[in-house]
Amino acid sequence: MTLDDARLTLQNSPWYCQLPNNMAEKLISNASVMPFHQGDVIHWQFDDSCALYCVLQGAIKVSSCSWEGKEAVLTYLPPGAWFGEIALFDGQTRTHTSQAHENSVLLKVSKNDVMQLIGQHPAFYQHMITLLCEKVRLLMAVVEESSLQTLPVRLAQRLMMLAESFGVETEKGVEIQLRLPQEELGQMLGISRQSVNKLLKQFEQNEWIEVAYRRIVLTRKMQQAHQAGLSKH
Amino acid sequence: MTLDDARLTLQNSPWYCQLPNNMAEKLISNASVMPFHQGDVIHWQFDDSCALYCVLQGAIKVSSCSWEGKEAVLTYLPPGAWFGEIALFDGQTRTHTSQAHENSVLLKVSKNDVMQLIGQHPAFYQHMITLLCEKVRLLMAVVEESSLQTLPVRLAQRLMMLAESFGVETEKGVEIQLRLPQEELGQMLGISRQSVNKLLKQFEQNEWIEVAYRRIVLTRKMQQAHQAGLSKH
DNA sequence: TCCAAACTGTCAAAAAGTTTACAGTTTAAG
DNA sequence: CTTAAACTGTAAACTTTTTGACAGTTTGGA
Repeated sequence: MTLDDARLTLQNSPWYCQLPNNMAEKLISNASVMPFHQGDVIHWQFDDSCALYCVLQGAIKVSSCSWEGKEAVLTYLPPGAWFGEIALFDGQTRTHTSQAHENSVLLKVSKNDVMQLIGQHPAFYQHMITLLCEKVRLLMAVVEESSLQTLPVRLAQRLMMLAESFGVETEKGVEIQLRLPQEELGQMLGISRQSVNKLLKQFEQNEWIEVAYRRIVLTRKMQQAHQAGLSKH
Repeated sequence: MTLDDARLTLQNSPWYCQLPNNMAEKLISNASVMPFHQGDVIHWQFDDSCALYCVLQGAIKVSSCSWEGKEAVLTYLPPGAWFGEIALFDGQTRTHTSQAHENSVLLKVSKNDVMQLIGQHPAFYQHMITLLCEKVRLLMAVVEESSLQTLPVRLAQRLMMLAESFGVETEKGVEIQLRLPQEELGQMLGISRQSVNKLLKQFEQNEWIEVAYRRIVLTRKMQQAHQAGLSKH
């Protein structure tokens, strides 16, 4: 994949598209396109930071580990998502490990390039703030959900979120095109695989979803239920 | 309380103290000092935003409600803490309700003043980003904890956090000087009051804490245990 | 100084979630 | 085409947490 291919892909990144042309071009002019194989680690939690990234292809798993070795998955980033800006700006180490969840391609912008762009166009700060605000709101939603909602609701909301990122329309509904074993769904919610399995079975009986090996399709019924509020099941 | 009193209090705000003198002065030159009574709401979740605040005295409770009326407390802000910057920058509505948890005094900086300051000193962006990054890291820590740690650990960590903000040294240890009913501790962790009560009793038996009506003292033993890692209990 | 409101302590029953265990299914890779 | 690795399905025993219930304690005003 070349930088020109990247330019095309970036047309699907809402944040990138909102940048004024001169900044957008400047931001990526020195960037490098980096392919990763499934399972490759882009950086570990607590690594020193050196770059801002954008997902061009594939999916990036963002996770962290407890001291005892238990893993928590924060999210999966789809093409068009930018990440790495926090450590870049506060000078501290990376908050999470990020890993290629399938064969993926990233765009890497060095800290230097970002700082130069800011030097020339202080207005670029405003755009970085937009990016940060999005993250804050997302995290707040997760925190709120996890203390206010029941498990079935939380799982349903997560599936909807994943569908936003990785969903593709099919005859049956929206298919989440992402390797999504029940174990990892559990790691997103902090619950056991068996609990996920039981809940998915319930959803399936309600005809909210159709489950296939490693993949899930959200039916139209699910989307309607989501609109109407998911209090009962 | 006058603006000059505020200037004094602000010397305890780490973020404010890091501002260059000219920006610091400019930021608050047009600000207003606003007293609130216990229980007064500063703004509701989903309100339109219009200002950045700093706590000068008292404590501000930051919370949100589920559709069913269940309340979740995100945090209590101590003197020196700034808040309200997210809605200010992304133009969306408030993420949480904030309420005076006791009689409190706030410093209110209008959106206009912030924007003017930025216009004159684009470098001020950098400082706002610092503030945002702190919030992101804090939220990430909460999310991670809630899916990786057991309840006793999560409660202990929260108590340590509250001690950072509201702790005062006494002969027995650090007293959290904040109205802190078990119900509200539960609302911070998304668990029931009874569970909090049981855990606090256990901590008390371990001599990690001493519980009084609405108040908690963390013993030195607790602080040592915290240093050593809280895996066992 | 007394009362109502707010808060704590405790318990038993019920619900929810975890763990352990194992058999079956699907997939990718040689 | 075969096989190992990854994943799903399920169930019983167990632990944790919630719920509902009620008695007791502390506090802050009238």
